[in-house]
Formats: sequence, structure tokens, C-alpha cells
Amino acid sequence: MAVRLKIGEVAKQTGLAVGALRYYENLGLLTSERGHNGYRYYSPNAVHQVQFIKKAQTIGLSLDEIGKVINLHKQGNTPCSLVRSLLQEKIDQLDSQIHQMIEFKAELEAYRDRWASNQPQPAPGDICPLIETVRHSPEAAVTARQVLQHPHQDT
Amino acid sequence: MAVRLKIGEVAKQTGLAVGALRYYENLGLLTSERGHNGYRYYSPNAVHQVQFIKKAQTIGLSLDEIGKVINLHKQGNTPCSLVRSLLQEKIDQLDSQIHQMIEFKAELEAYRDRWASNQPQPAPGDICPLIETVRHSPEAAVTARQVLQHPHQDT
DNA sequence: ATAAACTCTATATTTGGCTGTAGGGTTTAC
DNA sequence: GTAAACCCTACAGCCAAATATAGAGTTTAT
Repeated sequence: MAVRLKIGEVAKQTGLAVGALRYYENLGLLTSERGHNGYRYYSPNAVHQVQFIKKAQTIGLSLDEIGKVINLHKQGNTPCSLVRSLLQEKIDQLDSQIHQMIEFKAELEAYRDRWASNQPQPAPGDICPLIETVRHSPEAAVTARQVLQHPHQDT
Repeated sequence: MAVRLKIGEVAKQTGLAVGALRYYENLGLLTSERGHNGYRYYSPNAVHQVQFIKKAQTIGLSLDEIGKVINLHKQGNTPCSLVRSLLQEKIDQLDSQIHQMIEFKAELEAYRDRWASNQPQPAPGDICPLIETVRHSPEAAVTARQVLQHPHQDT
């Protein structure tokens, strides 16, 4: 007599939303058996599997990558070496992003300091005489989009 | 006899796509006059305005923020102080993100080093014995999502 | 005169990880 | 027996900054 959990119980035990569990199932990260009523039923091990997904997210893996890890496991292989290389990728990526951001921050600080004191005379047609002095660089604009989250405010 | 440019000419002179110019107009960042045929016609100053937008993007402003700057200007005010405070916001945000990322990277390196040598025995039900040792923290998972771009690969 | 090149609007798509909704059916507690 | 609480599917929406497409009209060059 196997214990079978309904989706709400798994949600409660894992702290995830019911919708998230269904979403994971669509991605192939989680499996369930269906009852005669169409309901999903889970073994207690599903809670463990969900916690695994959350742990993998904690170390920066995407759901897609987590799916690959799980598939390797399903095929009877140990996914440890994949995990190790993914982790190293994340570290490398972080490192390069950190350097990029430090550089970009220095650029912005240079503008700030240059603009701190002087209030240039607006030339006709100028919108903001400060920004008009910026030299546009496609790379910097791309960097800006990549590294800055734009918080949306109301007023 | 004012010079009037069609959208394609503005696109050519600014390096932007025609679609992007229309998009900017929808956002209220750019204005045009319509001919009898429904075509947009621009003054040569529009090229300058587009370059302004690109420069503002270079220093990390969002299109939404650029819109606010432009609106201030339209109302006859000088937007310089807004620009200065936005710039400082970006710098502060970058700084906190950099620190967050450095911390997170150190965490990942700690896992990497801990996992470098030992190949733990998989417990029954384990998917990856390495990841099973991670302690899930909601903050770290959020950090991970914020700071890591997940590149999508094919195979 | 005709075809190439341009323009228009409106809508869909991209990115990841979900959340929310509508419109149903099912189970459970009283 | 009935109402609350749960479950289902399928789809829409969010975030930014565009790009792409369909289907139609206009201008320009030859």
C-alpha cells in the first residue's frame, strides 16, 4: 500500500506552488501517476526530487540543465561529471560578468565625476547637455542591458 | 523648405532598424509628422534625437527612463539633475550586484573544491550525490537567477 | 507600364520561470 | 446533501527591447 500524495500535499511539503509543480512536469523534471479521476499522484520520493531541483537551482543550474542531469540519471549514469562541468561554467561566467561590471561601473563613475561640477550650456537642439557628451559604443550599450536590471516604478 | 526624411533614411543614418524607430515612437521617445500617404516624415534633428537615445542607453538608462528625461525636456526643464541621480542609481546598483556576484561565486567555488576529489556513494533515491549535499537557500536561488544568463545550446 | 523598393498597421515571437485566469470536474468535511 | 476546498486543462501574462511576419498600399526607377 504505497503512500500517494496529491499535488497540493507535495506543494505544501516543498514550499512550491501547485502551478510550478505542473510546470516542472511539463518540462520533464517530475513524473506523476494519474488516478482514475485524472489527478496527479506522487510517491513521497517526489518531495525529495523537488528538493533536488531546488538545490540544483541554488547552485545556479537552469531548469533545462537540471533536466539533462535528471535524464542522465534516468539512463543509469551518474551525472556528477556533468554537474562538475556545469558548475565550472557558472563560475567562469560569473567571473567574466564580474569583470565586465567592474569595468562598466568605472565608466559610469567617470561620467558621474565629470558631470559633478559643471553644468554645460545647452546647445540648441540638445535634450540633456550631459548625455550629449557621451560617445555611443554598441558594446557598452549591450553591457548595460546585460548587467542592469531595470526596476519598474509606478509614478 | 524643410528637409524631410523618410524612416528608412533615418534608419540608415542612425544604424537602427526601421522597426526600432517605430517602436520608439510608440513609446513616445520619437515624433514624426505624417504625410498624405500615411508615411512618417522626420526633420534632420530626429537623427540627433535617436543618437541621444543611443547615448543614454550607453550609460545604462532604460527606454522608460529615457522617456522621462525627454518629457522633462519637452516641458522646458533641464533634465540634468534627473540624469545625475539615475546615473548614481545605476552605479549603486552595479556595486551591489558586483558584491552579490562575488559572494555567490565564492559559494560556488567552495562547492567545486569540496566536490573536486570525492565521489560520494549515491544513497538510494539520489539523483546526483553531489547536489544532494547542497543546502537550499531561497536567496541563493534568487541570486543565481538574477546574475546568471542561461545560454541555450542545441544538443 | 511595371516591377522593385519602400512604407503602413497589427500581431506574434524571443528570453526563463513561473503566476494567474477561465471554465470546468472531484473529493471531502460537516 | 451541499458547499468548500481541491483538482484538471489550456491559455494569457509578466519583464525589456526589440525583431519578424502578413497583408496591403505608395513611390521611384527604368
